[in-house]
Amino acid sequence: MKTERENYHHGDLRQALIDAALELVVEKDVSSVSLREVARKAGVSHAAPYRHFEDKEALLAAVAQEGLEMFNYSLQEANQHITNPLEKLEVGCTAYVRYAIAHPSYYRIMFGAGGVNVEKKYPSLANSIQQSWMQFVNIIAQGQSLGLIRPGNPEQLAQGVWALTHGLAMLVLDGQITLNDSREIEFRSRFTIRLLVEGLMKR
Amino acid sequence: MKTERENYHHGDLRQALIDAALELVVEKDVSSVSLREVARKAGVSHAAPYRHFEDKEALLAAVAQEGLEMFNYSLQEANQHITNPLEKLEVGCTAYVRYAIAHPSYYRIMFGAGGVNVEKKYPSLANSIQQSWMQFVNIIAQGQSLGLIRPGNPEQLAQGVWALTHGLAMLVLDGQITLNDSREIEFRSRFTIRLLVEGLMKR
DNA sequence: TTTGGATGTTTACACTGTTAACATGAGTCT
DNA sequence: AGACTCATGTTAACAGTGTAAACATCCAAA
Repeated sequence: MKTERENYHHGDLRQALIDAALELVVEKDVSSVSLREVARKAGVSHAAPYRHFEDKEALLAAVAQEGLEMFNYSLQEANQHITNPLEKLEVGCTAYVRYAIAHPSYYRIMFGAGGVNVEKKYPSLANSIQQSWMQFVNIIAQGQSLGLIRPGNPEQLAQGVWALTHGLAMLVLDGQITLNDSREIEFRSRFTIRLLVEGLMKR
Repeated sequence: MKTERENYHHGDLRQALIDAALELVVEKDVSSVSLREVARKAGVSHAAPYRHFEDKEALLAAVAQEGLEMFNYSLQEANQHITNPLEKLEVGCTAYVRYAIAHPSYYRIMFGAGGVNVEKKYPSLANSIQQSWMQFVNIIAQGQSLGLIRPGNPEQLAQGVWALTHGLAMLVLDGQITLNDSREIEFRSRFTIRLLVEGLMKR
């Protein structure tokens, strides 16, 4: 997050473009924001972005990167004071859904819907995703070592948690599931996640 | 699915356009298929589609509609011979994931990623989605009346099932979770879904 | 101070979605 | 039959897009 204007022509155009893209993506939505509009908003000609990003996709990937860092931070912060892994899981997942709903555009860019092809082209992005995903794996492993969670490959168990959380977030974002106020978001997320947590528990 | 050429100029252009869009969407992917290309493939001028569809989005919505009918059918067919609701749920969800992986483009268009705004603009689409969603609700209600599934609002419970299944499908489609052969698809889907089913069970 | 290379601009191209003006021909009315 | 209408198709045009090449500028090192 460097904001000092260190270079000559513009200052830090790269970051300015990311910021502009951020604002546009938030106020409109991912699919309808154009590279030229971003350039316009940054007060620069429409071809200037190509000095800093290979692609439109590359710019969006950078946006996703920033979103993911914020995302990872807020997940970590949400459950760091909780000791019980099961509770940690519930709180973490709820925070996950809350974030997705609070920042739908970010979330969409971060997880595929923005047309950013993570797999091969943006390994650092894949890395950040893996980082948030590993939080769940770790909590599960911890729960297992405490005898609270059933034995088994923690990654496979965590995939269930991730799938549920991601699915819930997406369905809400796409309007398939309606959660009105923040109280309902909290309650219903928690309720849904607890269903899976009970399936994860050791009998 | 009418294929008779009943009208004059082209025959049944509307359906021909849907078919052309289908093929293109399958061989490339949703976001990179243009209306003009669809028209080209149907052997017609690039403005012709506007006599049958208000929008590019409307054409995609029609494609989604056909995909959903196929989808609903294959879900229904997968578990109709099973009596135990818990088993029905597992088999249905597995079929769900299997379909999504077998027809990724269809699935993406059907559930938001194609940029089709279901909510207000395409109520018949929303209706078809609700139809597949209601299959889960019914199975849950049935399981409750047999004392196999915990009491509670069946729609809320079904949302959990849907979220898990949709999330799993999406993560696989986006390459975040890798399932190689069809055996692995079957096993891992089943495994993941069973976690939730066990959470749903009555103690 | 000269020069080179990073940064920004202009121009151009092929493509897109969409609309308006025009053409055509199937079915209907007299 | 012939004239007419209207749904269907085509052509032309417009604004907007992503991207590349040629040109301009101007900091920083030699």
